[in-house]
Amino acid sequence: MPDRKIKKNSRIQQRNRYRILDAALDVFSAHGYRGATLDQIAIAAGLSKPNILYYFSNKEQVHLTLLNQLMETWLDPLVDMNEDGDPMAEILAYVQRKLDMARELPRESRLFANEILQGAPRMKPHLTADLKPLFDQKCTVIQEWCNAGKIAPVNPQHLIFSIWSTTQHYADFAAQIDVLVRPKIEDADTHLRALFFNILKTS
Amino acid sequence: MPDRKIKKNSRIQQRNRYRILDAALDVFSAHGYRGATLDQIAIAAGLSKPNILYYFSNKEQVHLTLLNQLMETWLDPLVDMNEDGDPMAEILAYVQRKLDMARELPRESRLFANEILQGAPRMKPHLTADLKPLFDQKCTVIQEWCNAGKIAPVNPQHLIFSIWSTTQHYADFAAQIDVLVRPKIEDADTHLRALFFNILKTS
DNA sequence: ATTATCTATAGATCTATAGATAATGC
DNA sequence: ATTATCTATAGATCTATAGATAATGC
Repeated sequence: MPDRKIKKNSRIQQRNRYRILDAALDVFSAHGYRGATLDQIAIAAGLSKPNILYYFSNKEQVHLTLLNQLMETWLDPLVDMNEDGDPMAEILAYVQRKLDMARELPRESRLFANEILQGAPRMKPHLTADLKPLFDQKCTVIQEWCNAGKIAPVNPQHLIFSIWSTTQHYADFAAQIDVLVRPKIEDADTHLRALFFNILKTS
Repeated sequence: MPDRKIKKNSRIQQRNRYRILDAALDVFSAHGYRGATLDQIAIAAGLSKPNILYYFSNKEQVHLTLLNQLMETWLDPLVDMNEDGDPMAEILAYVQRKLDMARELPRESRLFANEILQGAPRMKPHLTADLKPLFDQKCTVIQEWCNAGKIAPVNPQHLIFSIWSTTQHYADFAAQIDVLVRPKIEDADTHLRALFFNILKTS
């Protein structure tokens, strides 16, 4: 079953595929895969339900397309952590990029969280093929920074998990934060910078 | 619609209600509310589907019962943070309790995460009524500890969010961690202790 | 007598397809 | 000619109920 049934890449094609994916991101990130319906996606996209299935062979393909697109974006900030840069600056900049991403792409963060939370049934292959090698490589870099005494001794794996969890929390648990903090919360940047600076600084 | 249709509290009643809730915790935490079906719950509980609805008036009541039970358990570790104790010790003990809980009750953590991630449609009243006052109270305590110079200056709200996110991450994102870290990961305790010790220590 | 369980099924919801019709681009 | 869209609906899945039957506790 091909991803799309159509050869031509007309402007309408492109615009409607984009619309559908944007609507689907809204719906899947808010309700999870099974909680989302084609009806909701169709209404959000301003198209009829069968028209969605003209562009994507089935519901799962819409979801998979979103996950595939997301994977690259999701890894970028970690890819950019440069082993030749200043270790402290590199890690803190990575924290900042992740936090910015949670702010700018909260739907993507929740789509990802929904998928992982439910056992990553569709994403596990991607995690193994793409995330795992990158994770291992960057863990090695951090370990070398530790060994060279450029940052304080730290478990690289747990450090990365702490960065992921603290930053993504602001997107994934927004419903809870909204209840607890009114009218608005600021300065997560300052807090997280200090949190990770203090565990990494030498002396 | 009453929570149950039966007056008597027979042993069978108690045992079957317990079984159903345990099975439902498995299913809801793994697939979310809409992703879970009464069929799956019935099979996991070893009962027929209509028999589930003999004990609970509908699917939502099963879910609500789980969330209500969870709320208290979930708040306990924070309740136990004592304003008259040693501030550093109190906060680090709280981190440890949350981490232990993520280890011992991963299904509960994922049930909660699923609910919040999808906008807390059923839990928002609880968050406002129960979590919010407790959160505010403990934030005040932490702020006073800061003001008295007993711990380093820190934003209490962000500190608590960091504790929640880092500890629950090990339960909620277990599917991802399993891919990245083999055969097993240890010492989250040491890492998180250091992470929060370093930002809180004075001088 | 009351409580507990089962089979059968109604009714709602959801995915996906069939097939007709309208719009677009050579 | 090909691409895009719609209405109608088949078929699957899921929640919930009806109504009969079995088990339990005075």
